[in-house]
Amino acid sequence: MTGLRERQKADRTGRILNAASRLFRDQGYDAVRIEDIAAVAEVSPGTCYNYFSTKGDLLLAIVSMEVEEVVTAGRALVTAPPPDIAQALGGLITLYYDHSLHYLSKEMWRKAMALSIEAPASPFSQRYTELDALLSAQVCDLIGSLRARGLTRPNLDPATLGRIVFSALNQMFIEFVKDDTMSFATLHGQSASQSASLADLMAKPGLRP
Amino acid sequence: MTGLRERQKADRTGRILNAASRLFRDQGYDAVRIEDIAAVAEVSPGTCYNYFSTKGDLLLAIVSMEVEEVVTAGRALVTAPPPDIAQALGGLITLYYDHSLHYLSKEMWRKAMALSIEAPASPFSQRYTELDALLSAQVCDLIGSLRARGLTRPNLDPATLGRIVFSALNQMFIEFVKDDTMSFATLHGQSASQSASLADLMAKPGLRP
DNA sequence: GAAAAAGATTGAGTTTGTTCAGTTTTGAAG
DNA sequence: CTTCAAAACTGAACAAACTCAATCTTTTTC
Repeated sequence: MTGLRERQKADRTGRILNAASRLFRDQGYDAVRIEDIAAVAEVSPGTCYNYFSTKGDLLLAIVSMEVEEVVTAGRALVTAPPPDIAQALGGLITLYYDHSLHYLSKEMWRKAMALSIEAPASPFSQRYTELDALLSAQVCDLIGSLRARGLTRPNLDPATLGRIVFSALNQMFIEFVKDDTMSFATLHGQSASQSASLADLMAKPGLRP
Repeated sequence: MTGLRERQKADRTGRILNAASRLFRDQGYDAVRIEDIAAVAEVSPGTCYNYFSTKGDLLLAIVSMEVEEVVTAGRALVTAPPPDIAQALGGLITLYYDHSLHYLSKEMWRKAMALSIEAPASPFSQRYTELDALLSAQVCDLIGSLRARGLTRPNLDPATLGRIVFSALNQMFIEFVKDDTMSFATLHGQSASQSASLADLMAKPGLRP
């Protein structure tokens, strides 16, 4: 069964993740020192580095857990999409956005996105990139599903269009987290406008005047 | 006229930028210490901070100069676009991509993009974001120009579509710089595929079977 | 032209992420 | 139960970005 060593390992990992998660949210990523996390987790600074390669990788581990939840939530919507293209896209995008700031601050997102670009080879950076790919694939699936139901032009390529839609929603989210004064409402509004334009282009000719 | 103080200031700024630019490219951003840059620029480390708020901001100043050139080069193409949508988009995107790695390494791009997300308030980060907006506006202008010539559906919104196209090409470029093994050819291929799809959707109905 | 004010430069000092040699803990073997 | 090897923890030491009080240089004033 699970030996003591394994259990301690899991326990310590959990303590470090919890401590970091709370401290990052409360005090901000930069204000939190590894020493602080170690103290709350009742562990030495060195031990943090046995579990996470860098401070940034620890943040990416936390963010990745959140994104995993979003991926799970998205699956339900993709398997049973609304019959309108704009609604289907809008629904999925809204789901993504709404989940995003439930546990993570804008600052944490900024750092996480920055790290995934800056240090793409670190373990949890790779995980984060994988999850991004899953989200993108979900959008592709949704468009594929809509096409299969005859709701779109028959000759569009779901894989390519899905990536384009994902790029657009991702870029918008980046702009959202970059600007601390930008509201959720603004994000939704801009996104809805883009979704509408794309939905219009993808729509089966003849269904619209 | 220009006093001594002003001339010295300009001279020092130039020396620091040149030193940093060469060192970053030759040894990589992380391997270069502020002390090294200061030594080459014949200045003290503290002085570097009188001109640039952080090491990252210094990098963003260098990258911004490059992006400015790209914006300038793009203007010519937008004012006289090819008569085919896919060609017009492809041409502009190719121009952007080809310029990008002329003076800057992938590592420098990774760092610069990361910094523009992570520290959006720093002086040259704002400049970089402005330049990004200019590039995006250029794509909008191109689509507007194509629409004005009757090459697209008359009812599409150039501003929205332009942003979508820019998001897509930007996202692709991010993936390109994140992966050191990815070739220029792959980047071009993927981009061409997306351009073709979008051009197809934007095309005037009836011009294609 | 001298003196004072304003502006820049300097480099030693501080801070904090990260490393690693030494120690402790765990699990297996006799 | 004792012994041993492997794994994990520890915290003092290191490195490098950044700060700031003291110093020097340029400009202005009289």
